[in-house]
Parts: sequence; C-alpha cells; structure tokens
Amino acid sequence: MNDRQPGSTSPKAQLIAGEVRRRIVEREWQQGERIPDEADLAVTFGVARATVNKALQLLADEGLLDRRRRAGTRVALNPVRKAIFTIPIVREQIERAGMKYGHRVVAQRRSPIPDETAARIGVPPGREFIHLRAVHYGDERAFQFEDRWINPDSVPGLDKVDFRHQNANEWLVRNAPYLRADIAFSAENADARDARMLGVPKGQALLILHRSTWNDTGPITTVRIACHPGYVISTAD
Amino acid sequence: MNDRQPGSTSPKAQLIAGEVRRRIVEREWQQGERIPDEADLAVTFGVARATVNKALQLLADEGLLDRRRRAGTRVALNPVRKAIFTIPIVREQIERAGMKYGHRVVAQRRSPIPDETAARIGVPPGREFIHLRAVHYGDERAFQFEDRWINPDSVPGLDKVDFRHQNANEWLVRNAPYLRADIAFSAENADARDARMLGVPKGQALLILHRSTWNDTGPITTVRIACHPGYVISTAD
DNA sequence: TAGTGGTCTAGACCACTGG
DNA sequence: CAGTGGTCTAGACCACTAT
Repeated sequence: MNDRQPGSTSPKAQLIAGEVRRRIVEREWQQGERIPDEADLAVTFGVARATVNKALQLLADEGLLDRRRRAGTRVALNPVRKAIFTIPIVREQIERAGMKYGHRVVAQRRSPIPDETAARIGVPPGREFIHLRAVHYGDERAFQFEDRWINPDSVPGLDKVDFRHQNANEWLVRNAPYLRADIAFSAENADARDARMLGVPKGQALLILHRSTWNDTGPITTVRIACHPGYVISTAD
Repeated sequence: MNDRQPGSTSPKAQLIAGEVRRRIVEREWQQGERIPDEADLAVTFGVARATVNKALQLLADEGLLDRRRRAGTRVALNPVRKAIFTIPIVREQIERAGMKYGHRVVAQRRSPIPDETAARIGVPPGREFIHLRAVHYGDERAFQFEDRWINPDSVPGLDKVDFRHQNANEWLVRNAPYLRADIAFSAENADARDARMLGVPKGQALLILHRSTWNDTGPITTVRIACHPGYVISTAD
C-alpha cells in the first residue's frame, strides 16, 4: 500500500537480495545455517514468492547460497567464487584507452594444423586450416600477437576473404556467430617469435589467452594471443 | 529442427533461448536487426510473455542481444563476450586433482603495507596489516605461493588467530564474508623469492592472481598468488 | 505520446528429495 | 509422502525513450 519510494528505482528483488546478503555478511545467518523458506520470506518482506525466488537465485548464482528442493536454502559453507570477465574486441580496447589502433598481418596460408591445436579443438590431426599470424598495435607499440587457425569449412565464403586487409577477429565476430566458446589463461616465457613480434626480450613473461569457438557444425577458429608485458585482465574493468 | 534432448528437463525459457540463439547463429536474424517484440514471440512460441522475457534476458546477459525499452530487441552488433571463471579454494582444487594437499606458512607478522598494496585496496599507506606468506603443495610439489595482507580491523578476533596452523584462505572464507571482490590476472617473471618458494628457475613465467575483498567497513584482505608453471585458468572446467 | 522492455503479483502445478 | 524450490501463466502497472 504505502511502498512509496519517491524518485528511486526499486527493483524489489534487488533490495531483498541486498538484505539477505547483509544478514549473511553480518553473521545474522551463519554459514551452513538454513534460512526461512521462500513462502515465509515472501510474507516477511511483503512480496510475492516469485520475487523472493528471483532474489535468492541471484545469491545462489553468486555462490552465497546453496538451494535444494525439499532441503531448503542454506548459507553456503564454501562460497564458490565466480568471476565474470568481459573479453573485449582488441580494437575497442585499444581505442577506449585513447590509443591509435594498428594491425599487421604477418602470414596467411593454408596448412595442416599441429597436433596440439587439433586436440584442443577436437578435430583429427593433419586437417588443413587457414593459418594466420597478426600483430595488433596501440600507438605503434605492439599490443597483442595473435596466432590463429580458422576452419575453412565453418563459414561459407571464408576462402575468398583476404585477411591481410581485414581484421580476422572482427570479420569472424560479424560473420560467424558461435554457439560455444572456451577461454583459458596461462603464462609463458616469450619464445623467439613472440619476442620479435612484440618487441620484448626473449624469456619475458607473457599473459597467454587461448580462445576457441564452435558452432553446430564444428570448430570455427582457435587462437593463441600473446599479450604485451604488463597486460592485466581484471573484473574491475 | 531436431531439438530433442533425451532425458533432460526442458524449461521452456531454455528452449526458447536456444531457438533464438539458433536463429541468430544461422543468420535467420542478422546482426543489428530488430527481432519481434516479447508479446509477438510469446504468441509465436505459445508461452507467457514472462517466459519470453526470461529467455531474452539470458541472451542479453550473454551479450548476444541488445535490448532497450521502446527501441526493442536487436541482435548485438559487437557481441560482447563474457567468460565466467570459478575461483576454487586451493585445497579443493588440489584434492579434486587427486593430489595430497599440504600447506606451509613461511612468515606471519604485523607490518606496514607497501604503497602499491595500499593503493590497490584504497587505504592510506603505512597502515599496519597482518602480513602472511604461505606455500600450498600438491603431492609435496609447490602449487601456489601466496603473499597476503589482512586488515586486522576487518574481522573481530582476527588478532588471536594463528595462521601458522590454520589456512588463512579457508579461515577468511568462513569468518569474513565479503560484499565486493576484485580479481585480476597477469604474468610475471619469477623473482628470487617466487623462484625459491615454488622451486622453479628465476625468470620463469608465472601466472599471477591478485584478489582483494571488501565488506561494508572497508578492505578485508588482498593477496598475490603466484601459480606454478603450467597452471591454466579455464572456462572449460 | 505511444510502444517496448522491466518488474511484480497471485496462483498453480511440477520435480525432486529428505524423512 | 509431503515440504521445498523450479517454473510457468495471465494480467497488470511502470519506466524509459524513439518518434
């Protein structure tokens, strides 16, 4: 009746999630403890059960709650920590940082994929893919070195594209939407090629990003991206 | 055509999201193009509008759709790709890999935080925190080296805990729920201490994880974790 | 101003699973 | 078997914003 909240948006589910989060953080509800069921909370907060459900699902997705039918909802014992990273398009990332974007293709040719790459994307070894090496620059300084394999059968018209004058990343984003993607981070010492491409000493620690994408007909592309020293991937944006 | 999912539950929202995803991937609905509004889709699919709404919000969260009031829903021009990583508790990660977990505290003392650390968590430099260095082992081999600073004011009773016989990570997880966390990945060449702690050559490329947490009263802890060579963080699980 | 997504509600039925 | 979360529905009103 008198829920007036002048001027402020008030998604009730958010408010409820915040209140539950507060009770957990302030140890009103202890780890492992069962909290009231949805119907009770709905009465307590004066909202519909669906609203409580939405709020609690939010917190369960965050890993703060464990929910099971019949067993009820408990404060998680081992809060699973999830981190969401947005994987930007290189050009946008560089331009957003106020730098001038540049792009140079080092090599483009068809060749049989190496065994390791074949295993990574789950195709028989020895198949011919399009192999592409390119460097992305920000203000003339090497930003990323990308080593990419593209499945020529994955997208019609792919054979006719000349990636020497066309950013492969962006072409693929626009022409080959994918259904599934794998992303992995690791660290490697720069080998001779990495060092040459990025203009850094051999042995320099580099953040390496592996990304592969598939659609319903099979793999589209897999790429190893070596980032310039100092590159940081963060949830903080 | 054949959306059969034998034995699997079929929440309608999931099915609808899958169908919309399919239409996008198969270019039935092109990038930038407007798709029918929720009411139309509800009729098309024979469900309530709320169900369509849920499905489309899923896809918008994935970055596949752009939705705006009054303007309608469009296939995203630059699909923003989000990756969700779960940050496991070290012990569980090691034990899940079938290895024996070990843990050794190298140092614990109060000391003033370095400027860089202070800046990272947003407190004035020079404050005294609890400084902790520890190594986590899997089957007797160094797995991670952690260098942690804990705010003594963040959790009551913290002063009395002896982390030499108590895993700091797990104690904090259970006793200091947080409201906000930042996580960042980067790569560094092992310095002398990293090398000694992990038993690797100096200069070895290491994946570095920085994590900081806050509750409503301020920072709780910030930690730099150096992972053993070969460590990979992946969405694939 | 009107069209579109955002959210809520009250009620219903179902799916799972603990006791 | 019965209690709890999972999901759906039909309807409603609101918040934004393109036109």
